[in-house]
Amino acid sequence: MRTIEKTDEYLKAHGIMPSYQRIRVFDYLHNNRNHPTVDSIYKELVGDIPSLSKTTVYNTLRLFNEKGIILIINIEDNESRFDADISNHGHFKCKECGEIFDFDLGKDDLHILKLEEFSIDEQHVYLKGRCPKCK
Amino acid sequence: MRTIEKTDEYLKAHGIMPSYQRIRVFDYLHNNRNHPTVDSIYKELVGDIPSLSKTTVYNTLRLFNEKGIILIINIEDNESRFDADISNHGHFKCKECGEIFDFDLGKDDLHILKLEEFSIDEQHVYLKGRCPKCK
DNA sequence: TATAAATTTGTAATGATTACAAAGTTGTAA
DNA sequence: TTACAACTTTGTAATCATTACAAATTTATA
Ligand SMILES: [Mn+2]
Ligand SMILES: [Mn+2]
Ligand SMILES: [Zn+2]
Ligand SMILES: [Zn+2]
Repeated sequence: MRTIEKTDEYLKAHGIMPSYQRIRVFDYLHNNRNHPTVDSIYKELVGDIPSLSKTTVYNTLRLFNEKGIILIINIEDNESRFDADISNHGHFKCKECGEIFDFDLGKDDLHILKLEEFSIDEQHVYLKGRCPKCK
Repeated sequence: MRTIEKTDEYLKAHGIMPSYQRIRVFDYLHNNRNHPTVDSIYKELVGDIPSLSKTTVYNTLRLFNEKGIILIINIEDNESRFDADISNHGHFKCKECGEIFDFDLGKDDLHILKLEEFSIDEQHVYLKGRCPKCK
């Protein structure tokens, strides 16, 4: 479990003013690596922070993404998911149980010839199917 | 330009009753490889088919996807795009001009070790950045 | 032709996300 | 401390893509 003090420094180091709400949202993402939705983040935190607004969660997550400390996962077309693991990795979603699994990408995968002339900012690899338990 | 007769056969071969609307939607996708949205498909076709309903476009595209003759591209989180090219390829979206480019994936890319035990149905590779023109 | 099945259509509902402005908080300078 | 500006949070309303639904139309079958 990440401590408040550490998160405070981490946010500051990335140009983010560490308000209480922002710290709590980041800690939640840091401690829950199951790629939660806005709704699940909100529902979890509003128990502790009764005044919390869902708009704040949206604003905070957008800010975190702009500052580069979280990834937005759009493996599902009808809702975004969020990830404090900003390493270059892929996501697998099981169509049966809904769980989203991380997997490593080869070191310099996707060094596509045709894209020599393109400048690449983001890379997303999404797979869907059945996980070992559900298969 | 694909002829109506050919599309008619193609749809039948995939268990799809070739109604006039379905043929026109498929032909549009087959002839426009720029990954159009529901709205652009609808706006283009309703000029020719005044009775066309956007619901029909949605229904038709969902059916095509279920039958495996088109891909749904969710590179953008706020709208789906559609592709009659069902070969295994990746998509690059330019953040400047918005254009979506196709690119080849290595033959058996993404043969990830960790995923040996998983059964993979779909694979999506999305990149974002600047295209050569906009860079 | 008559009847059933499939398809299309228009409208209403859904639901995630965004816009917006008021309220609250924090930092700073006098 | 006080005053003011900047920043953050909050609640509500709007947006907008997509889906639900049932009536109307078309097509298939007997
Ligand atoms: Mn992840
Ligand atoms: Mn494509
Ligand atoms: Zn599963
Ligand atoms: Zn461009």
